[in-house]
Amino acid sequence: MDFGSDRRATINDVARHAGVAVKTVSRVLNGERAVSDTTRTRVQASIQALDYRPNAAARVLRKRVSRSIAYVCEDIAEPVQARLAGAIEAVAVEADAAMTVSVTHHDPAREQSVIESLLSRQVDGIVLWPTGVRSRFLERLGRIVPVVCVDRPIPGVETDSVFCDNQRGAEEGVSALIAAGHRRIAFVGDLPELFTQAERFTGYKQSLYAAGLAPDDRLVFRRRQDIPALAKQLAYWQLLPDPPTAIFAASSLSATTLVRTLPATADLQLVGFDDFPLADVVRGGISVISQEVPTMGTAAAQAIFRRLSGDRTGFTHTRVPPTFIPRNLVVRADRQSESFSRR
Amino acid sequence: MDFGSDRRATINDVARHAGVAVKTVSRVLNGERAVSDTTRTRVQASIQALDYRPNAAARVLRKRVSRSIAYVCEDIAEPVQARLAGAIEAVAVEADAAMTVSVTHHDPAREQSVIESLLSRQVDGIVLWPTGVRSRFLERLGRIVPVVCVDRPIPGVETDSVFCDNQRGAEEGVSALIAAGHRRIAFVGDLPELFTQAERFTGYKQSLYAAGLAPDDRLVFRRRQDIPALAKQLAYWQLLPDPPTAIFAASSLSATTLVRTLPATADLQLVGFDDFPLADVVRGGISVISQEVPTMGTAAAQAIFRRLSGDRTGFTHTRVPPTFIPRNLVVRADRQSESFSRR
DNA sequence: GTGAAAGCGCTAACAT
DNA sequence: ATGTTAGCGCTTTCAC
Repeated sequence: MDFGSDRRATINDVARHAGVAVKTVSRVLNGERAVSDTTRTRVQASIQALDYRPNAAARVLRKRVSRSIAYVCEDIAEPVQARLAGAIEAVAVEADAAMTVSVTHHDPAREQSVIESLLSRQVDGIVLWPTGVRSRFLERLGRIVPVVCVDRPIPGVETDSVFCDNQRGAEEGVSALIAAGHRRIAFVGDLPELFTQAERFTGYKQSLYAAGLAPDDRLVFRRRQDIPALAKQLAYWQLLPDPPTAIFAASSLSATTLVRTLPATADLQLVGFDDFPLADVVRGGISVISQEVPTMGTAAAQAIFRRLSGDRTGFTHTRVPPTFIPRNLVVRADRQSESFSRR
Repeated sequence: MDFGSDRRATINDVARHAGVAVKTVSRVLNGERAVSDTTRTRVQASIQALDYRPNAAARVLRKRVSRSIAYVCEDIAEPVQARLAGAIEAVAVEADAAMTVSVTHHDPAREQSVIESLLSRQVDGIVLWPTGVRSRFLERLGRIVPVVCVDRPIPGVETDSVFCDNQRGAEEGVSALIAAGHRRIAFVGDLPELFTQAERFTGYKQSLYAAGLAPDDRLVFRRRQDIPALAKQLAYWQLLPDPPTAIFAASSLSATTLVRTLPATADLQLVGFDDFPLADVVRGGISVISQEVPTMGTAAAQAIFRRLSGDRTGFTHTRVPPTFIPRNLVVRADRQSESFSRR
């Protein structure tokens, strides 16, 4: 075991081997046209013979671009963030660039430190899934390197962005429940201060409003949740004179926790935001609003490369509409005893 | 928008600003001790004042190490591979290194091309989830840079490795079924030529053998699978004079496809290899053998850094035992009509 | 179409 | 404890 102990060939070695100047080798490497076919062939043969690989560090030092983009997210093990990584990587390799992945674990301090490290490494751009905490550092970041925010913005800081159209998605899901005859629809979500949660809640209320249904604060649960907390909430709902017949779960965590909490026989229709594995199976199939993750990742990475190719126009804000996947959503005649307006 | 147009400060600027030589700044940057406290403080102040960030490219060019490791996998969106990425990244940041992620999509040609690109970028080591196809290139790779294989080896090539103990895991799962009174246990797996599948099948047979149960080829299904194919196989099994009462699914894909295929009422006990979301819920809870992904990722990344810190001893081969998670595994008295040996 | 020389920003080697 | 010089491997500039 003796990694690279035999000094790797440099451009000088290739030039000597081919009997040309280094600049000529450089021209071949970079596909510049001002090289005769014979020279080019000879140089390429020498490259082969010496197993030469250009030293990216030297090239970066000289050209000041690294052909590498960074993806900074909260948790690469989380399915949506992992799939986004796949889409970004695909665009990167296509552009002959590398993708580094850094993880913040929702920690603003770590967010700053990993980004500092990336800047030191001369990354050409950053796809950022922000922690959602503003800072002087993040305010200036966009001046140093192209930044595209995904999932949510940096509060108070404008960057290029690619978000899911959360409100529209939620509207679609809740409207489907209304169309299926539900009039009492509960909302289960995460902390209200989260950007995506706020948008989805707005969509929920908007759909109720459009259908002429009165919102009811008692049907809204927006807290960090676990099975005991949800069990308690469900028990409370059952005691209401007019209990909910359906629940809109504003995150896949909410939806899966509900699945684990609800008795198998509970007569409650579920719609969830974000698809999740086996959503097609549990409780006879749960309808979901599914984010178009590949589309979002591709758009985010392309936004970076657009900036790199010199585009200095204003910020672009892309909203990717999610897809509603109906599953086991049957119209329930018994729930339509009262007439009400429907979209 | 004008990324970094104002030339970024260099070590020269800092030296001038602090009134010292560049080498002194370099010493402060690298934490060398041979600097007086007063100079150090002054240099650090200048670094702050100029918002100086060392240029990693120049450093890499000079020091010949990049403090970056590569994770090359088949599909970063796949849960196990994504979680492994998280564990590797954690070790990397701890070592002040970056992690790049490259994806092969099971394509040996792409595997080679992404690795070539990484070598050009001077990565210090590679954690490789191989496509499983041998090549001259991969044979030589270990001579150029430290390589740790995860999940499976490069056929015919020895490297450091961190694998799941597939056989032992399968034995544990099948033994649990036997202990619960099952005598007719079917095997559902992916293509037999896959390394992990072969090991898990060995474990399955070994458990049957140890319990004195006769293996039955009719109960073995090892093919690329979908719902129609599995439905056909299940129908066939039901027609046997002695149909299986349990199934060992050798991958989470097999297990989830079975869940989608089996009628809800089917009286078949399932044990799966690899945990999967909602395995605790579907069919009353499915027992699984769960890989210790964080342990594996940490071990793999550490193996790289061990090599980087100069360890040139022989290859290490780490087998991480998976954990059996019993769920809803009841001993079925009616299945114990015949006596048989049990471990 | 090709080449020589300078220099990107840093650190190793060798002063002092 | 601090400084000077050379050079890592490449591309840029400018010659020819």
